[in-house]
Amino acid sequence: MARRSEHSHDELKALVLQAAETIIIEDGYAALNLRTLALDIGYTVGSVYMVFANRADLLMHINARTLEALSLAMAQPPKVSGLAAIEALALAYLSYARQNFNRWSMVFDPHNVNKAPIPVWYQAKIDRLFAALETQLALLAPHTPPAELAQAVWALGCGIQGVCLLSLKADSKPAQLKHIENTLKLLVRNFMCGWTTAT
Amino acid sequence: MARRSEHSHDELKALVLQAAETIIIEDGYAALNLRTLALDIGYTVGSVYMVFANRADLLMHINARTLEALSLAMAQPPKVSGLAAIEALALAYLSYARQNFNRWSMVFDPHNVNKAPIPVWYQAKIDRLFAALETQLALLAPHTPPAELAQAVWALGCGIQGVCLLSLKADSKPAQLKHIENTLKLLVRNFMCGWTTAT
DNA sequence: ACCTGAACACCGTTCAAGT
DNA sequence: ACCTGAACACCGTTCAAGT
Repeated sequence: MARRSEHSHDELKALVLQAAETIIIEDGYAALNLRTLALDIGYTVGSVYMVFANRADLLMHINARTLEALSLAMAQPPKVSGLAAIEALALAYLSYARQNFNRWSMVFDPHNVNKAPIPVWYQAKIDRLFAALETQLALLAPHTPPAELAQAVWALGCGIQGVCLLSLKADSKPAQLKHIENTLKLLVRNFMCGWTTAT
Repeated sequence: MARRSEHSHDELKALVLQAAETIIIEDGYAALNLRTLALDIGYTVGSVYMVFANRADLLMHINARTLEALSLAMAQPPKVSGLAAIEALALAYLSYARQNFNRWSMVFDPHNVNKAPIPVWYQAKIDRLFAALETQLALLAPHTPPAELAQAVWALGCGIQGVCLLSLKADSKPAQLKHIENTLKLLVRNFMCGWTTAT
């Protein structure tokens, strides 16, 4: 057997990643089957293990790309400033989450816990997720100590994540979108009102 | 084969539920194996299907009990009032989540989507989850229209859920607990400050 | 060195066959 | 009617054997 090497190690890795992403986007990661995945790109199961340690490793790399895309979606230069800029970031987060629910929701899936320790390069991407939020909060309260700022960003960021997840899980129909957006804005506005008052 | 009926239908159901819960609490729902589960209670796999439609159905019933326990954990009569009472509810939520992470985190697991429509009795338990929060918010702003109140409760409740999930997933070591509690209080305090100002 | 194909261990679900 | 045990279809992972 053993077909001629038509792809380099990195090319094969990219092929697997791309094919896996497509399956996950369409049917969720529970539908990701390594046999079918390999067939999709013209290889067999064993080859997947040449480029990824196992299924969990592959999923983590998918998550890394999602975190990247999510950060990028919030990194667009804001057309507004102050509170409006932060609301815009939250809405951008929701927008990405809604349009990419399957790949987005698996990032913080509690079930999806790799037994292996989280690599630093992956942790860095998580840490950067709310970077745009941090920039905007810092603009509103320039003299906040870094630790305090980071805590506020984390609290607000997690809050946004919570509203998006539970709301989209409950009902992701387009008709409900306006209501979810309003809920999200309510969270942001109230939080920011309190925070700017305190600092 | 066919052993004598030692348990009624409802008794068997309770046995399965109890055994499943124990496994999930200890090792998470990914570790829930129907064969092992059945052996634990002295039956075989087939018998599980006499009392539950399938694995997803069983998990939903576990979730129902978790939602019940979670509601109860927040239903304790508050020793304080106003903002402090709402902070106490958030901390009670965190406390339950931390001490029952495996069974708690699977309730809103996005992966855990049953293809079957959610039964009304189950949806009712979700709707009741933030009931204690609603009571306290209503006390603070008695003249808020019901729809507006419900939206604020949902926004804050989801926010609390988000902070708990992401923080506990990141680091659930006891040393971090104080910091998570502070983050949670920050979210609640800021939100409430904004909300009581607006209403 | 790269890749296959088969094997292994495991799992959810079904159901004919027992009592 | 209740329950078993085996079968079915499926899956992640490994690895000897091919080129």
